[in-house]
Amino acid sequence: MRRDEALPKTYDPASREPRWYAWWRERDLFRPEVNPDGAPYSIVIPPPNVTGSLHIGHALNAVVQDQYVRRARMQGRRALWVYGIDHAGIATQNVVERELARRGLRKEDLGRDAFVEEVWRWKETHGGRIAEQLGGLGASCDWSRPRFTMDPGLSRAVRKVFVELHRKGLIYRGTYIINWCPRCRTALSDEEVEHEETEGKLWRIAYPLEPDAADGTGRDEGAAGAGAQTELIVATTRPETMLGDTGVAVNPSDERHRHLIGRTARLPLLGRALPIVADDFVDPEFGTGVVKVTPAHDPNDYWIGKRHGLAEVRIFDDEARTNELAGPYAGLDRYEARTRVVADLEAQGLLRGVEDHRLPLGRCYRCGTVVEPLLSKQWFVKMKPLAGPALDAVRNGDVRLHPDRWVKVWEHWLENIHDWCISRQLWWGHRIPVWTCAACGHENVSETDPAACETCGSTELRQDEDVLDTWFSSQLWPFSVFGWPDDTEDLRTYYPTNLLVSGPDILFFWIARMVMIAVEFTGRAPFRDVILTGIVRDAQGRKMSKSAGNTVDPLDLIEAYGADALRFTLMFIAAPGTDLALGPERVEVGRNFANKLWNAARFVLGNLGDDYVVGSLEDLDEDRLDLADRWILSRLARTTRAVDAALDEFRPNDVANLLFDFLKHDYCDWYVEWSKARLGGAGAPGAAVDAGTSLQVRRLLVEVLAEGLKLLHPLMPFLTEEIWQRLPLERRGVDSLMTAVWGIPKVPESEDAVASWTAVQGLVTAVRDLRNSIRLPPAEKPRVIVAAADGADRERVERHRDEIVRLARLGTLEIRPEPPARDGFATAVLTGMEVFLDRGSPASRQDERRKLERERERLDRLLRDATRRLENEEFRERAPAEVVRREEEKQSEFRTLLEKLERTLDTIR
RNA sequence: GGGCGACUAGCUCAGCUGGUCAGAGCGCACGGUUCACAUCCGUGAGGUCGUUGGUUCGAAUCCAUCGUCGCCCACCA
Repeated sequence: MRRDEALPKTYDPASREPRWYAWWRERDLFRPEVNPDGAPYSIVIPPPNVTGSLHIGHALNAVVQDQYVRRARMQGRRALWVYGIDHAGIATQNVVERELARRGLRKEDLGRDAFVEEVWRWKETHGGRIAEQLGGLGASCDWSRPRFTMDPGLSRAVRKVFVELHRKGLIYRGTYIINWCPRCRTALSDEEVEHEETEGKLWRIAYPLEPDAADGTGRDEGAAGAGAQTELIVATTRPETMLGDTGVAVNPSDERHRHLIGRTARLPLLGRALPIVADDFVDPEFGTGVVKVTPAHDPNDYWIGKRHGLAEVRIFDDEARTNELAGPYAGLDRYEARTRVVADLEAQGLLRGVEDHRLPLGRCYRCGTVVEPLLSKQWFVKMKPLAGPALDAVRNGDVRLHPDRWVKVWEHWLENIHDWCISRQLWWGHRIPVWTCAACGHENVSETDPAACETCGSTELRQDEDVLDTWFSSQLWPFSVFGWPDDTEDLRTYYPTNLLVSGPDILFFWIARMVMIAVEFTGRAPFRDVILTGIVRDAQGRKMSKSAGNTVDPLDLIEAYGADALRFTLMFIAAPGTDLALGPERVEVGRNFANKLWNAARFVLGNLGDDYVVGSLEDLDEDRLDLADRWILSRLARTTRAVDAALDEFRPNDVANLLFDFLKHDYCDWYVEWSKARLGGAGAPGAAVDAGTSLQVRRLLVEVLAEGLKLLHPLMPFLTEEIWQRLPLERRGVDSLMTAVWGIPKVPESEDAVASWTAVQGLVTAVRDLRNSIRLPPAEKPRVIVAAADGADRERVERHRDEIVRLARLGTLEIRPEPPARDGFATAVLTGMEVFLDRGSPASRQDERRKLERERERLDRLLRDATRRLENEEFRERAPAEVVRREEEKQSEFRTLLEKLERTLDTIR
């Protein structure tokens, strides 16, 4: 039964991957029910935006999650990866609005209900896209439990949480200064504002002082003398906001201005009277030490105003244009207003200087528009009471962040948390469940739409026009997806979840809030471990952005290289929590690795022979194991443990490196090459082996590969399934590699074999090096002499003579206790032996001498280091015995090598 | 203004809790029609592990300082 027929030389993921995905789905292997009796294991996907297309960041997260879910499934656990999407309030509304604009429509033309319907239609047509793309990547989400943050079930959860928080006094409504996006025309939370240092200006403006009316009787103008102060100079970065000034503040300890406290200044241009107040907030060192106070448009000024009872004059409308309160400046864009105000001040001689000044500017995280702080009536969540338990959850280890340096960031944010503005002036989202009674003004807060006012019974109720911040519903995700607030089977089984994988960019938006709200409502942390991935950057390490045009589309990469290649590459170049630089060409590593394995499989399958008998690593004939066999089995066992440890310790990226090393460097580069001589059969190279050994070698080739594929499956699911299905294995009723048993059979391990093998490897490499350094044509098979004083060393080489001859492409190999009479040899000095390659003719020895001299210098340095250390009394006393012993070994080894090298050099001279 | 992270071979980076690594991938150089693979094979080139101090018998690995870069947070107008 030959299985290699029609196997192409190059692996073609494009044709293979979709086929396997469909095959898995047909068998329903993504559902936790494939292991009905296993311990539950669950992950909820960070829900992508409904408008979103799979980007490289999603891909990275998905690969990590898939690795964990797939391993859990192979471990026999009831593994569930919940998939779903987020309604993404502002983002989605913006997208649909843009769509409408293309048809010449505004959302107001449709009206609220029709617009919301329009968005739902968008969701129906586009919302499934990302699921398909995740499928293409190989994600093993359970597609039978899709959730959407606006599902009826999730909506119920949202309302319940809102009502409960309100009842507990943790949700309140009030007029405060908030962040306003004039383009999206909605309030934003602090987290939704991105601060950016920007070049600006600092203007100095003269505000005239009113005559001192308070004690005007005692001192008239004349008495005050010519030096009487008649104006105050304020400094500001936003001159246009002076139209909303209602006071001026100075620091009470500032000698220069103390005497002015309690007096009145006159607002230029508008003429409003401004009380001069004392406030510690004012920094005497900054600007002129005098601050104009605009309570309605600056957070600092707002609090100053509150402390001193200043009026609040809001001069901007919802689009940040000046309103009628701006007097003659009404109806202007805020920047036009600035230009006009500055021009007029200058004309009146009140402008007393302009200087460059850097200042942080807040921008809307959705559209980039400069945010306008303004006074507005909004809903808020009181965060302090919720933050404490979330802090505790991390401190006591209920939630563990990986890497743990995020703990500090977490603590800093939660310790300094501000109340959360949750109302948005949008149409798309969860409408706030508050109904105001037209008759009595009572606010009915209810989980269900009320028919009548709960206090006066009137039926004239109007629901709040606003919707909730998207993140208000997202924060419920880890339990709402399981049916909460109902006590469902899924909730009991899969909550709390095991793992959350996310980018650190939404640590505050989402992760912290999930923990806070979950503890509050379920009494438990929503997940045990959190892996914070890095951000994927371009090959030069720059942030990817559409405007910069340096994005890489995972879909393109999958098409060009295959999903497995992309998955492998992402993990291969990722470090935990560190940004990774990805250019398309880097994915070649993954593709090449996949192709390598494919070809290794072709080789193994092509050499099975008709007499191959399926077996397992559990019934090996130990007497027939040779050095390489013992070595590769030891490496397999070690790699298996290391892979498990990497995942258990939340270093998923290490898996890629471990398996690359094992499968490529160990298995393909050495073990397969080595085995070629031991396959037996007609025309086989190297020594003839008996039938039993031949069979066992083939079995090892098959089984070690199969075990490696198993370990690799969570990372490269398609290729591993493809090959695994073709290999002749004892399947024991297992249909797919997806549900194969994780972990390898017990195999013999030997430290000794690993050490010996390394020596043989060294010998082969040394000979190859010699061949290269004397430019020996590859076809030529030279005579090589290995001289080893120690019988054991000689014996080891002797035992593997044939394989060494083959791998190093030698003609003859002589093994002796003493070096030959040196003439016409290229020489290398190894631990325990010297290698002499007969170069045929005594050609130029210059290169070789230089090489050996350099080697001598190196050895000399190492020997001196070792000696110095050993001669140090304290080292001998304080270093562990193990370390001292090793040092002694090294010393004598270096010494021997040096002696040999000297001898060799003598002969060349 | 605070906090965090980075600075290791030409490039992108690994190196966890100090004494087996000074490493990987790519690139480069040289050589290859070795019958699994040119999406390949072999070999190699040597980087004072950013600066300056310190702790230690011993530091790329700990501490401090300085420098450069990046990120996050931030109510000095």
